[in-house]
Amino acid sequence: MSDSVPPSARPPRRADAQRNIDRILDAGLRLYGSAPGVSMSDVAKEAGVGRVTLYTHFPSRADLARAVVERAIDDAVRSVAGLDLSDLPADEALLTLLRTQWHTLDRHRALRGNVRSDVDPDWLRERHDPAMGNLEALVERGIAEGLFRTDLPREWLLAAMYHLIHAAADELSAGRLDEDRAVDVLGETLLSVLRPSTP
Amino acid sequence: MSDSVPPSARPPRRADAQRNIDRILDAGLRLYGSAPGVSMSDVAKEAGVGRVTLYTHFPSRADLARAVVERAIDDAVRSVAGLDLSDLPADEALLTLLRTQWHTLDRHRALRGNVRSDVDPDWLRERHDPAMGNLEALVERGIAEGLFRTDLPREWLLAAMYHLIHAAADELSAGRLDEDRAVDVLGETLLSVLRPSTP
DNA sequence: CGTAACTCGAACATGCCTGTTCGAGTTACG
DNA sequence: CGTAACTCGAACAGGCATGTTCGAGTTACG
Repeated sequence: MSDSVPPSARPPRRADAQRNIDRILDAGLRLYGSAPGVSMSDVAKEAGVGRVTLYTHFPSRADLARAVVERAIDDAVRSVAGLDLSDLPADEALLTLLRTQWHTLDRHRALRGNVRSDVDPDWLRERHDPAMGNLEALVERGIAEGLFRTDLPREWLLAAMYHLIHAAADELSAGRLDEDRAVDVLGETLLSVLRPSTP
Repeated sequence: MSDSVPPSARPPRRADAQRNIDRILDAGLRLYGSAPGVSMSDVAKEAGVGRVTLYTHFPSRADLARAVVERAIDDAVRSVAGLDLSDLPADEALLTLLRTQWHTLDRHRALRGNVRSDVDPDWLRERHDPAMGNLEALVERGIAEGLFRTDLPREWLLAAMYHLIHAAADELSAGRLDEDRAVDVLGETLLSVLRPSTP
């Protein structure tokens, strides 16, 4: 059977073009994922590519932002694909997820904030980041298993977790916490928030 | 005794000028304290003042930013002056402080971030915000009283608290939490983080 | 190897932001 | 009431970001 191609089937891209696109998206993810106020020139420079080339592939700032978001989500899907957390109880699963994914979670959270002014909020909401979805599902499960508290709104628990993850990333990049310690400290803190107060 | 005036004693300001300065600082505090990327035009408009008038009183963006920070700190000093928390144990004192001051704490935290690119980091560090100092002192005291945990770095506990306060403010402004509920939820969460984990 | 795809510096138009100047009008205050 | 202080719109200059065009050079690929 033939691949069903979208209406306007374009000729395949040349290898060097594809390579540059990848570099641009990498650079965009790095910059958008860590600092606000990123300019097209910044991205081009970081990607080692001419500004004109950037505009060739991404006609506008908004196009680039959208592509970076989708790239981030693809990465997350690929990165989490290997994990199977369903065997572990929710609290242990959370720690496991955290150990490999907390940087990603933080980067995506920052990304979300930094592209806010460039993309349609509805579009952004539709693309629910699977990395974050995992975390949400885990909290849901933890509540169902009776391991996590029920006296606070679950939306709040989620929000608190995201902000604590961001806090850890901040402290790490400020040098007040080191890589190894950070995960443990963060994990311990998150569980303190999630666990029921008095049994 | 006569007031010791700084070297260049300038004639007193006229009442309308002072009124405009106040309006500008109010507006600046509101805007800088809640959103990044604030322009001089934004502040002027928010203050109900001409852009030229703004520049008359604050020759540069940096001058305005510094003035806003000092204004914020003055407000905090005045606002906390009434509170005497030394009678209460640290955890109750924290809840009391929170109840009246968490908005201020959040606004100042945001302010700090939003003026980062406009003022000298050293200058900013020197002006240690008393509102935040109070929180730090309280944590210190809670640890000394044995009410708060010692298994995590106190710098981390502080950072976590600030981010949780910000989380609550976010959720509030997003309409996912209402004013009354927010304080309780936040207080409960903060104490969950601070209290020693069950042995 | 030849052609189409691609890269990219230079230069331009546009727009927003920061500061500044001018000048005419308004307002506080002695 | 008169003068100095103050306000503020208009209009300017410089800077930086977004997009766009041109044209010459390089590179992939059949």
